[in-house]
Amino acid sequence: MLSQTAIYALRAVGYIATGETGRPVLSAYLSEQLHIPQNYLSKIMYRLVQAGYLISKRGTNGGFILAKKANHITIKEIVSLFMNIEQFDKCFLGEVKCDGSCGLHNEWQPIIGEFKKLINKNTIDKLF
Amino acid sequence: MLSQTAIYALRAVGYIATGETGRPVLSAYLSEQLHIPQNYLSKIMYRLVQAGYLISKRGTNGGFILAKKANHITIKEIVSLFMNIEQFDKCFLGEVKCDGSCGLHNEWQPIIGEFKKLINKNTIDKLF
DNA sequence: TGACTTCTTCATGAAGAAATCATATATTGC
DNA sequence: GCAATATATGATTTCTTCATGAAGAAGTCA
Repeated sequence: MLSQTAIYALRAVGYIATGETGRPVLSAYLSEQLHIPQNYLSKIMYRLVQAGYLISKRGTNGGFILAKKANHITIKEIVSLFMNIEQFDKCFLGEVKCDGSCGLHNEWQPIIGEFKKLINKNTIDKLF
Repeated sequence: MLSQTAIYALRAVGYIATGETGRPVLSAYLSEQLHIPQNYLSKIMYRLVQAGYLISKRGTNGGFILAKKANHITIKEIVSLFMNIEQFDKCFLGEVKCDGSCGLHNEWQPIIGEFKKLINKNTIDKLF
């Protein structure tokens, strides 16, 4: 349902949101704690900074901190940076526009609906 | 949630299950009707034959027919031929074994549970 | 200033899924 | 037997996602 990259991003942001250390979090530390390849994570972090969700501080005692309150950032916002979330509107057999004619429409819609609700209403402080 | 290949397979098998023509269904016909690349579909059909879900007849008036009754073939069976369905057991952030410690465990489990139920209980005659 | 730390960014590579091309093989109807 | 019809299958290409490596830019601290 979520791409590996989106999952990595959520883990990283979610971890920072726990505020465990009380200081900027190192990319290298996240990489080790969350089992994410370091160079790959680096790139993900950078995109999160560009999008305004994180602030980076370079140099000694640097690292990443949240740019907003954790309970003001939804999971959906983070996911949409790394995935095309329109794909969540497809019906069971991949039809973009399904008028209810497919046989499993009524079974599938509640499921995907709950999923969309989950990522839309939950904020990143709920992840861990 | 489902790979493109799994979706193609379901469409093909689902269409044959409707029994609209009453005769063996041509690969080329399926390709056109269901918008699936012909050569690619060919390979998918062959795997379905190998796995015992379809019977192929070559030559004039040939095509593909179901090897079993449509209501004896579950969606899950078809999907598992083309995807590793163990991935459906992962928790929201991709953890294979989640003991309930992740923050969204209780929200995610019902959703994935309903999905697994859907593909497990529905047979291919329900697809269209 | 200078050493050190940390993020930033480009360039590249690997793997798998999806799709295409070309050809071989089997069956039917005449 | 022959031509037409269909499936069977290997080789190859393309695309996307995931991942790696390394150099460069920027900030911190003594």
